[in-house]
Amino acid sequence: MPEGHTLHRLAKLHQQRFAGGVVRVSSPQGRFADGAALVDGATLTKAEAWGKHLLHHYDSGLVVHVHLGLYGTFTESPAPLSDPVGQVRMRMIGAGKSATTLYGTDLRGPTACEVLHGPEVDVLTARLGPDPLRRDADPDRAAQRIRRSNRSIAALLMDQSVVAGVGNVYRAEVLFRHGMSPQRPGRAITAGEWEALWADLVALMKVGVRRGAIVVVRPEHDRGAPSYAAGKPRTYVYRRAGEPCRICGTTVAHAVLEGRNLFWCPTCQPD
DNA sequence: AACTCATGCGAAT
DNA sequence: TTCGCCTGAGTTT
Repeated sequence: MPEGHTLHRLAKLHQQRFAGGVVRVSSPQGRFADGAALVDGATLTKAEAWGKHLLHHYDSGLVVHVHLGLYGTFTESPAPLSDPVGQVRMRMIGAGKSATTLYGTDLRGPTACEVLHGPEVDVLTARLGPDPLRRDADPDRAAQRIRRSNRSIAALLMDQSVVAGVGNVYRAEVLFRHGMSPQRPGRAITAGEWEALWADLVALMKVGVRRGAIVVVRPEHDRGAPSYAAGKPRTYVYRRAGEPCRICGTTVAHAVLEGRNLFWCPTCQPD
């Protein structure tokens, strides 16, 4: 679901499906009708992700900006598409460069779906920290912010202007994997610790893009967890409050920090 | 079938 | 600080 890996996966998919060809864009729901009209019939030149933001670049210079928020979602199917089901904010249909197979995708429930001009895109990307999934990311930019801050590392990792693309699951899981207390102040984190956290985020989120799911638990830690329902994602601590830590058996702790659920193992991640 | 909660963020108050 | 988004997975009835 929508942390950075989801958006990068969607960007790749849309690049494959639609880039290099004319795209028909509409808004069956109507809330994006004006924006859709601006780009309908233009050629999609590039689809890319910046953190949790998805950008569709058109040859006209206009850019469609999508943010899925908590429950926005894309579905896709080969054309011809059936009539829209539910509240479809944006529907795209195109065949890309090869112009062979016509595909369509429907967007529902996004927080943002809007047309931006070049300068507005610059404003957007300028307020985002380095994204572990982008080649142009500079982790030192994040290090500067973190090592000068009194805020907790848990809060800093969720701040998109510090690191772009990390959400609540990757935050909880990467801190666990490094035995780091979520309460640790940014300024108490050493250069080496940040380097290791960043490297792990890059590796984990790349796996996330490839697999289309957040996969963070090492196989040797994934035995004997009878309390788990079949479909529940495997995590060390995320959404496991009250259950035993996979490493030490201590009850996983939970708190609400800045309005978001926070999970950690008090033993493996001591203050 | 109905209900609850959520991996996020911007707008409204 | 609270609300809206109005989907989807998991849980309860």
